[in-house]
Amino acid sequence: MSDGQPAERPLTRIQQKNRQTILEAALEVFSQHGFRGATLDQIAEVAGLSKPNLLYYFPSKEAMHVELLSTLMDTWLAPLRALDPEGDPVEEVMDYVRRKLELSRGFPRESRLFANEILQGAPRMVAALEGELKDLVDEKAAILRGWADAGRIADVPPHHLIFSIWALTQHYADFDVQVRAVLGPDHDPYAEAQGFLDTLFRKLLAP
Amino acid sequence: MSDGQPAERPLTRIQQKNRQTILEAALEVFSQHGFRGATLDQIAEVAGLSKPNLLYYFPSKEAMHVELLSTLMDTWLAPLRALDPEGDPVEEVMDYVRRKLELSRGFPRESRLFANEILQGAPRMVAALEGELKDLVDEKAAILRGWADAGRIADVPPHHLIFSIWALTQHYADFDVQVRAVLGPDHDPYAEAQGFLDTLFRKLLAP
DNA sequence: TCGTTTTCTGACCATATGGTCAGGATTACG
DNA sequence: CGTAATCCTGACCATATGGTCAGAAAACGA
Repeated sequence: MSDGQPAERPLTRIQQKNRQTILEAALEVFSQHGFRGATLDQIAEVAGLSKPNLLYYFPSKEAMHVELLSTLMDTWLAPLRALDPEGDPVEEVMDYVRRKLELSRGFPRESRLFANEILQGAPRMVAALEGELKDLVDEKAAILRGWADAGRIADVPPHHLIFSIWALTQHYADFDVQVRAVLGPDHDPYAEAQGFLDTLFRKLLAP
Repeated sequence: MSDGQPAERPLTRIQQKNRQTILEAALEVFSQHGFRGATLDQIAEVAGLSKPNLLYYFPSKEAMHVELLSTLMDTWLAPLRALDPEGDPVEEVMDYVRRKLELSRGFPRESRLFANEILQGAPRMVAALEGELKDLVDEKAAILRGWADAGRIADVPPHHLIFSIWALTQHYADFDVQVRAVLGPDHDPYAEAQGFLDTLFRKLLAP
């Protein structure tokens, strides 16, 4: 993601800090209200900076959103990238599930930001989805396919296996309110989810 | 959902038709842009009516949204309501999965409207979630628990089993863009999902 | 047909919102 | 220090948006 243009002068300490503060506030607000639902005033409020000051650091509201999404993409795909063709098939998948669930637990706002964007048809992301994402998934799906053909995991359609991992792990972050409303207090959704998903995927993958 | 107030005079033919047109347009727009992202002008445009005319039939933008959500709730819960304690355990659950997936396929906009609302913390729905929804889920979870205790299905936490059904079926509607982007053309996501989810849940539930 | 009720609209309003700008305050640094 | 660069702000602007209203146009009923 290095952009061209001449002489990118390095960020000053203040720039570094304020850009960070702003992105953090933007994440908070965007993930809660969506892009259109978020206002610069809200973000400024959360960041503790004035609105014109936000626009001193970012050319527009959209620029903040884009920056968040592109940074996010990497974090989000890292666990899948880590799927090792040399490792033990079932354990590799289980590791992926576990890491993905940890992301949901640790970064629910990021998960919701992403979900929001996809829900709205991903206007600012279709390209990335059809490019970077599809390539990575295809690559890993081929590995899964290989394992299935070798009888090392059950013969399930690899793309949908991956979708199921996304769906099940992200559900706990994206639908948090619903999950908690239904479970009531005195529950740790993520702890319970970990055990459940472990069972689910081991049963599914058992050859 | 009968509200009190005196003398509710029956809707005229025109009212019937126009309210329907408006709700249909509102669904289209809300499900695509979320509540705040949707504008009355857009809805009016889609409905083919003037903005003031929308407000002749509904007191406010919010009223349209509320009406959609409360109507939706019933449709959405119907399949779970149909889970029959007297039926064959595995087949009952599989029927639920199938019906839920059909809802996603047939009513993706409704699914996204709902998802949008939950994502934003369900400001207009927490009550329903903690009441109606929780009660229904608790009731059905008890049935599942009974089946598990009787060894008729595997011993999995019933609430999370239900969550997994929601997550997996709704994923195909809510994340449609992503699913299609990753699969590429020449795929019928729902057809493939049906087979995959069938396998997944049969394996999970096998005692 | 004619009066009454229902339906619909153009014009309008108040507020919210993304964004600009001229200039003041701070900081970096020779 | 002094000054140049960086940082920050109050005031302001144009547009978008939810909503109102007086009255015109249809539809209805006798």
